[in-house]
Amino acid sequence: MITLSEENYLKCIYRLGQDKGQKITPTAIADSLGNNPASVVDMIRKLTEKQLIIYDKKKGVELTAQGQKDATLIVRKHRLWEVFLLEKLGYHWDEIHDIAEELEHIKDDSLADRLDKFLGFPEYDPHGDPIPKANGKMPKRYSTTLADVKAGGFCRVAAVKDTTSSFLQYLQKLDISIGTKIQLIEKISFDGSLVISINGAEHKTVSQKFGESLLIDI
Amino acid sequence: MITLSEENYLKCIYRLGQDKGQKITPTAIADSLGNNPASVVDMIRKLTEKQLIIYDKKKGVELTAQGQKDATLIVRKHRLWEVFLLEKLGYHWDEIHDIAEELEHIKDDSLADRLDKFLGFPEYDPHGDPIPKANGKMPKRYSTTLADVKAGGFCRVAAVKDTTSSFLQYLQKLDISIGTKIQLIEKISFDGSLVISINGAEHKTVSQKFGESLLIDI
DNA sequence: AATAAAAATTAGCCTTACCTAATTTTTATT
DNA sequence: AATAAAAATTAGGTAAGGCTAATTTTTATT
Ligand SMILES: [Mn+2]
Ligand SMILES: [Mn+2]
Ligand SMILES: [Mn+2]
Ligand SMILES: [Mn+2]
Repeated sequence: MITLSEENYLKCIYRLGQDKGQKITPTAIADSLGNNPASVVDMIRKLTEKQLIIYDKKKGVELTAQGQKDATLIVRKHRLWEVFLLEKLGYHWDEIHDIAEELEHIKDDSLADRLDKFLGFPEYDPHGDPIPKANGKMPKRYSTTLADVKAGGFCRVAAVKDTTSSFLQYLQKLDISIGTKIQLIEKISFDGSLVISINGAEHKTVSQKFGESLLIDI
Repeated sequence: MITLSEENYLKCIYRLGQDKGQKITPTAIADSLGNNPASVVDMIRKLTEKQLIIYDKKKGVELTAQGQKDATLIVRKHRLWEVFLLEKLGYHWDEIHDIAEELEHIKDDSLADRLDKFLGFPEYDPHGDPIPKANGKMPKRYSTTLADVKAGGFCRVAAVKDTTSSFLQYLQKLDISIGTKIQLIEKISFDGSLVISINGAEHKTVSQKFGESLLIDI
């Protein structure tokens, strides 16, 4: 049996693994979970014993096939529950993540598949993140950010890279959601600020950090 | 903050309190949860400190007003989730209890009310147990059992007193569910066995234990 | 009232999952 | 290569929530 903490570590390692090429170190995991590196070292030992990860000083932490499978299922459940909370229970964008953080740990062999069917097999969660399929396959994940768009270019908001309440509430205030059309008017070379037009409305300026947190489809 | 274990103890004490007149002792709680009485004594200390229960050697364990409120909310969530699992995800009668046992602990202020609304404010869970209302009120709970019916009498199955898979699967085999009409043909005085007719079908014999596990409406 | 049985409590121990502080190892920088 | 800084690890500790075994208290039975 896999515990709730072990599941959270697996999910964290899985997420860190998305930034390809980056080695997953104990400190990276500690930072990501807000835990102490010493605690991470303890858990690395446990997950290694359970054969869910392999830890090599040179290569860092890597998920085994089983670890990958377990992590993917947790992510699948997390994202499906987010769709449920938003679409069926009427929660807002910025309220669902924390609840899904708990729901993702509910254990039942057929739960994810039943939920998936009930929701109509959604491909993306409300933040635009791809929902792993029952077979482990994953819909395309967007990687271009608003900051990558060249001046004058148009794009469509595909996903958010940051799911904090503060970012999501800011987006709401700016009237931006998944699917919104944005034109990048100008890049300020001084600090990377971006002048944009949201759905053709008047020009607004946002920070570089903002631009890098918004994933888009060109 | 109230922990998962504390919640399970509160719910257990709440349930034991339904059998009115019965004093709630550490051993009763231990038996009900499958824990050791020593562990129960530890938890009684913790819940007393948190002012969720009062323990008096003479009167046994009793919920405080706050304890009662907390326990009722857990029961409300448990039963609402059971309705969701059965009606929306298509689980069977005997599969939902264990999953709801986990779901009942998901913490969010508006979750129970949103789920209640989404499900159409159901009054009873799939086992016929009343779902506490948002205001704490409780629909009528059935207390007469099939074993209390007099020979020749008709009744309607209102709830199950036992939610074990073995009982629920047996009911399924007998084609009995909530709402089924039963006529009690005869009581065998030797061992309390009951001869019944289910929905007017041919006579069948069930045990006294069976009769005492089925709550009915006359 | 004396005794036996049952219930409750205490003492001491275990595991999980965290922590801080100290130490060792690795990586960068001069 | 020497040194400083950063990262990783070890050592030792805590709180929650269990356990068993021993002891004390309460309740029943003679
Ligand atoms: Mn989680
Ligand atoms: Mn999401
Ligand atoms: Mn529970
Ligand atoms: Mn039920």
